[in-house]
Amino acid sequence: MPPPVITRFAPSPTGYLHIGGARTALFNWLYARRFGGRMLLRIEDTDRERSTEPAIGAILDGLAWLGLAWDGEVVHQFARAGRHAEIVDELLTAGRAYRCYASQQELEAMREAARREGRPLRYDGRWRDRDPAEAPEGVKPVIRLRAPSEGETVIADHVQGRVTWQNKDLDDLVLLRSDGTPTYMLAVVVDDHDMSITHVIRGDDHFTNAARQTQIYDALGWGTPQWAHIPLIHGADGAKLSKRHGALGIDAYREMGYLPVALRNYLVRLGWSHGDQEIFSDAEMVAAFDLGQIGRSAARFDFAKLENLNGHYLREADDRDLVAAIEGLMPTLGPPRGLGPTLGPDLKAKLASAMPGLKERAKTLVELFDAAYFLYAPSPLVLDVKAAALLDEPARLRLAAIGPRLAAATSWTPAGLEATIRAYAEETGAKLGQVAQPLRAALTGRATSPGLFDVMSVLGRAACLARLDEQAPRSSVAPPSSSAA
RNA sequence: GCUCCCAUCGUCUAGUGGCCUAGGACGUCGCCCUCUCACGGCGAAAACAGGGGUUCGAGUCCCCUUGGGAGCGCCA
Repeated sequence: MPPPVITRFAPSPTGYLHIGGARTALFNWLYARRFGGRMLLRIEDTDRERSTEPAIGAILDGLAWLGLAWDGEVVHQFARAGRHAEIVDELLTAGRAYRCYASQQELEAMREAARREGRPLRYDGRWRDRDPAEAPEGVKPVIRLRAPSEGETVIADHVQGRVTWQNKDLDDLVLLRSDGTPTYMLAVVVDDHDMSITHVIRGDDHFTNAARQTQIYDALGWGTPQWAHIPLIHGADGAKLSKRHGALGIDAYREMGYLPVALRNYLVRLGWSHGDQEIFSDAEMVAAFDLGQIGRSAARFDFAKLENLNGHYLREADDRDLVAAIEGLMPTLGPPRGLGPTLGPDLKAKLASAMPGLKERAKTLVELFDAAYFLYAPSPLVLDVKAAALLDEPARLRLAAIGPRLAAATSWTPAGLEATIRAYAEETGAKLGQVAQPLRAALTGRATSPGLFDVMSVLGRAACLARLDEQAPRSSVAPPSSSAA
C-alpha cells in the first residue's frame, strides 16, 4: 500500500498571499483531499531579514478566508535550523559537502567575468578540492554541496514531464551561510523529508530548484518526493504578475467583493481542466482533481471571468450569508458611503429582505451594496443623471396622481402593489414602463434597480410616499410665472 | 549570455494521428423575454504562430524559426 498522500503549502512570509500562491495552496489542498491525505503548512522564514510577523498573519488569514484549511500545526522553518545544521554536518563528514571561503566580491567578480565572456553564471568550484589549510584567516566559510560534476540529473514531473539536466550545468549550491543559518535549498529538502511530504506541488519558478534539490536528496541517500510544477499566472497583459504589476494580496479580492467559493472555482480552472466543465462545487473539484490535467503553459488572469463566476455564486448564495459577508466588509464599505463601519439593525433587516432582488443583479458584493443605495440613501434622495431625466413634468404629474392610490393601497406586498400600479396604468392608457420608470427614479434615485414592486415593498409605505412627495410636480410648488427651480 | 520550459478563438480551455468543415466557457455583437437592469433562452463573429518533415492521413509525432516564460543569490 502506498504511503498516504501528504502535500504542503510553503509560502515565504515576505509579503501577502498573492493570487498565484492562493492557487498553489488550492491545488495542494485539492490533491490531498482527493487522495484522502493531508496538506501541511510550512512558513519558509529562513530569510531573517525579510520575513515578518504581519506577513505570516496575512497568509494565514488569506488561507482561512479562502477556505483552505491545513492539517496539523504550522511548521516554522527557521525553528528547525538546528536540524538543518546537523544534516550539513553529516554531509561534511561524508565528504558530500565542503567549506568555501570565497568572498562576496570574488563571487561577484566571477559572475561578472562569466557574463562578459558569455559563459554560464555559475560558481566555479574553486574551494571544492582545495586544501582547507589554505583557508584565509578569520573568514567564516559557507558550506557548499559537492554536487556531481558528471552525468545527469533527471526529474520526472507530473506536469512538465521528464526533464534532464547535465550535472556540469549545475553548480555547487550553498547549504549553510557563513553565519551558520541554513539556506532555503537545504531547508526545503530536509523539511520535506522530515515532514514525509509525498508530493511537492508548487510554482514552476521552482522547476530548476527541483533538479538542484534532487542532488541534495541524492547526497543524503533519500528518495525524492513526487514533483508537480505548475505554470505561473500572468497579468491580463501577459506580463509577469509582480507587486507593482497587478499582484494583489488575497485580501484585496475580498475587499473587491469576491466570494471565496467563486475564487476557488476560478482558480481551479486556471491551468487545470476537466473536459468542458466550468462550474465546480468543492466536492466536485475534489473528486475530479488530478495532476495529469494541469496544463503546461502560463495563464492570464481575467477579471471578467472571475466576475461572471462571482455573479453565479452570488445568485446561488444564501441571503443571510450575503448579509453577513457585507457586514464583514462594512469597515471599508461604510465610511466612503457616509455610513458607519457596521450595519445598523434596520439596514441589516432591509438588506436581508431586498437580497433576493439584489443578488440576482450583482457581480460583486461591492456592486451589490451600491445597488442597495436606495435602502440607505439620506433624505432628500439625490437623483443621478438618468433618473433625473426620467422625471420630466408629465412623469411628475403621474407620480402625483399615484401618491393617493398608494396611500390608500390595502395590500403593501409586491403582488398587491403591482396590481395597484397596473390598474393605474391601464386606466390612464399608459404603458407599465411609462409609470414604472419614473416611480423607480423617484424611489431609488437611479434608472435601474431590482424589481420595482419588491423595492416598494422593502422600502415601506411611509418611505415611498415621502420620496414621491420630494418629486412633486414643479408646477405645483412654484407658480408657472416663475421658471426658477 | 547559459540551462530549462511553453505555444488552439481577445481570455481560460477541450482535443493524446482519422470521431475536427476544431468543441465548451468568459467577453463581444444581434434577437427574444421584460417595469429598468440583471438572469435566462436563441443566434453570430472569433483560434490550431510560421516553415519543413514523418504518415494513406497531423491541431495531435519530429526538426527549425519566431514569440513568450522560468532559473542562473550566503532570496525564497
